[in-house]
Amino acid sequence: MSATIYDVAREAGVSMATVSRVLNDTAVVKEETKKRVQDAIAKLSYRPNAVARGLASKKTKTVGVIVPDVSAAFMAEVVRGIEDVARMYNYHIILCNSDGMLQREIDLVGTMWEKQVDGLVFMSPALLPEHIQTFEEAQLPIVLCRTDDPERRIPSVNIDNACASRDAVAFLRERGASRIAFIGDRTGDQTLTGLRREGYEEAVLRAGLVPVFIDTAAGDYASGLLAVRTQLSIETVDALIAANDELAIAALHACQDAGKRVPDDILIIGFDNTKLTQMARPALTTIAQPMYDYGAVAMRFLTKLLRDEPVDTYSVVLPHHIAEAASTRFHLA
Amino acid sequence: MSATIYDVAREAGVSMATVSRVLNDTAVVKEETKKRVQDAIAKLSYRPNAVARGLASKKTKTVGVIVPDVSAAFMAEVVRGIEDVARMYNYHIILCNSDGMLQREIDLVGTMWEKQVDGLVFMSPALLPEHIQTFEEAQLPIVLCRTDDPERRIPSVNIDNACASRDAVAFLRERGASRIAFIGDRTGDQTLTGLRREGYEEAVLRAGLVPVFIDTAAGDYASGLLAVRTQLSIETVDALIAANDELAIAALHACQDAGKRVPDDILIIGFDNTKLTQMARPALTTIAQPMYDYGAVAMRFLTKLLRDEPVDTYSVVLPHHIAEAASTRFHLA
DNA sequence: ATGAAAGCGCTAACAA
DNA sequence: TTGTTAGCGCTTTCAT
Repeated sequence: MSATIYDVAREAGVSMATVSRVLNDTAVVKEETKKRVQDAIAKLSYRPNAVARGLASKKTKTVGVIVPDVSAAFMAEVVRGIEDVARMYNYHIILCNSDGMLQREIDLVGTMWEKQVDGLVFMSPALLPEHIQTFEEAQLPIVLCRTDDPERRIPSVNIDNACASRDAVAFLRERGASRIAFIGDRTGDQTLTGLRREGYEEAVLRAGLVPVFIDTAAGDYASGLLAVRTQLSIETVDALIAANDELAIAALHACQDAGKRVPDDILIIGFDNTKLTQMARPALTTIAQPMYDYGAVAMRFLTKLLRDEPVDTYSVVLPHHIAEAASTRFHLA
Repeated sequence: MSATIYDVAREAGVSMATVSRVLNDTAVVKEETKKRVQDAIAKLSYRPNAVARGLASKKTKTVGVIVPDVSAAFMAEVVRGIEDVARMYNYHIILCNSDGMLQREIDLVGTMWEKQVDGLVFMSPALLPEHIQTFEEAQLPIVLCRTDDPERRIPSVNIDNACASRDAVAFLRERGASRIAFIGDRTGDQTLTGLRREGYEEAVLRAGLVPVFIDTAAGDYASGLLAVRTQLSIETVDALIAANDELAIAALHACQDAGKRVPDDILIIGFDNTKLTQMARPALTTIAQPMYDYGAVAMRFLTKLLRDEPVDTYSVVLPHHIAEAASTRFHLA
């Protein structure tokens, strides 16, 4: 059995309250007594029990993080951002994967409540009324991350996806493209891909061009490869915007396999700026999102909520930009 | 304020002990009373407070997971495996990044103890005496994951890295390679890359060939690209084994940039089998490691320790195999 | 089959 | 500046 605050008190010849005071620096303690207490702590190699502390103080210094799937490159980076900021503010994170399944998400919010987390960072491809209701019942400070709440009821951190797509269309038109297609899934990533698709469609129509949609079964490489191969007459298109980088690489390879040269015959632009883009040949132009910052900003936001610091807005919009690489650049050296 | 076990007891007209019994199924309760209790629970939408439970039972149903960096593709996949199995056994995970820094790792084990985690899954590029000492002091069930303990003092889950490298050398020789180089870093991933390098060197020497080492500053793409460009006279080599997939892709691109064709002029083989390998052109042959299983097996192992189930061995060795793709295959269709 | 009561290790009034 | 004393919400003997 290891030492308790009581043992330390006895060893130092003071009351447990005093020990608690030097531990938490919650009241002034005479230098000399403080020294005695610290010596006792060292001697017994005492460490406070966070569970007992949590029960007594009703604060666990732990936040829940619910993501669809950490093993996705994007998510992993976001989680890293969350954890870094959490540590900075002395929090730990309990990480849960929901696979984007509503019931699991709901259950998780419940078990996170049971664990008495101080708050929650929540990521999901689409926000439903059920989510909102669950959040309200949970009575927990929650920050949405890369999860759009159209009605802005829950604090959130996002980029402007539709705008990003419009920028991509403009970018491609500047480079001479006039038949621009969009490749993305209509199932899994609903809202997110939806916003990107909307921006694309709007920009294309406004330019007097014809939208071309390539629908994939999911957002991964294999789905992308299949969709481009089966749905696209490559001759009819001179540029491609993908809903994420993995799909962009799939499109790139499908085009190359069909004998098309990128960027000479067709321009390709991805979404997210994961590491993958640099590892493609040609390297992929992509709409860069601040992945790490997504997490970092969301967690920072949450700490503000937890400390009742003032927040200027309930929906943070992060900047995006187009990171240009070879896949949209003619005349390489 | 939400309901406590006491409220439920009053509502059901029983004692809190009885409520606890139906909650935990820890003793027989008459069907009728059980029903009353369950109704009361539903009516008050009562949820047990896990912190109080943890304090009373000394079990938190939480395990700590310490990894160098979740944002690395490999780690993220492992973490996913850990979390899946943890959930299966009703555990949650507290995730921490150490960046492989010893002091941080030591501190983390300490704070995980404070959080009263029931156990720990630990990953680190190299295991030092300080680690062992920390683990012993912590008095926690610990399972090492992809972390070699040469003296087998701590339960661990690994593959046979040296053997895998030997297999790779044999594989390349079968395909006619006779000047095989190894590319990896000598700094960060010490032990792990070290084992892989040893296996390579041993196999090459035994075959009467000359080892060629390309040392990188780190294990990432940029370091790999630089190292191959500056250190390798590509003419002198007809095959390359990389310490990980990212380095393999870097090598691939460096070779291509130098006008060499893969696999025609030079064979390349990676290590780990991350998603990257499929997204390279040509697709990369790689030494496949069961990334997800790494985590899953380690966590399963830990649950056995936590439930005092018998374990047949303290060091699990997972199988590896060579996943062949275009980068070592001549005469593509 | 059920209840009473004593902790688990700490924080936080309230006194002194 | 320090000590005393209640809890926090639960599990777990020990009785009944």
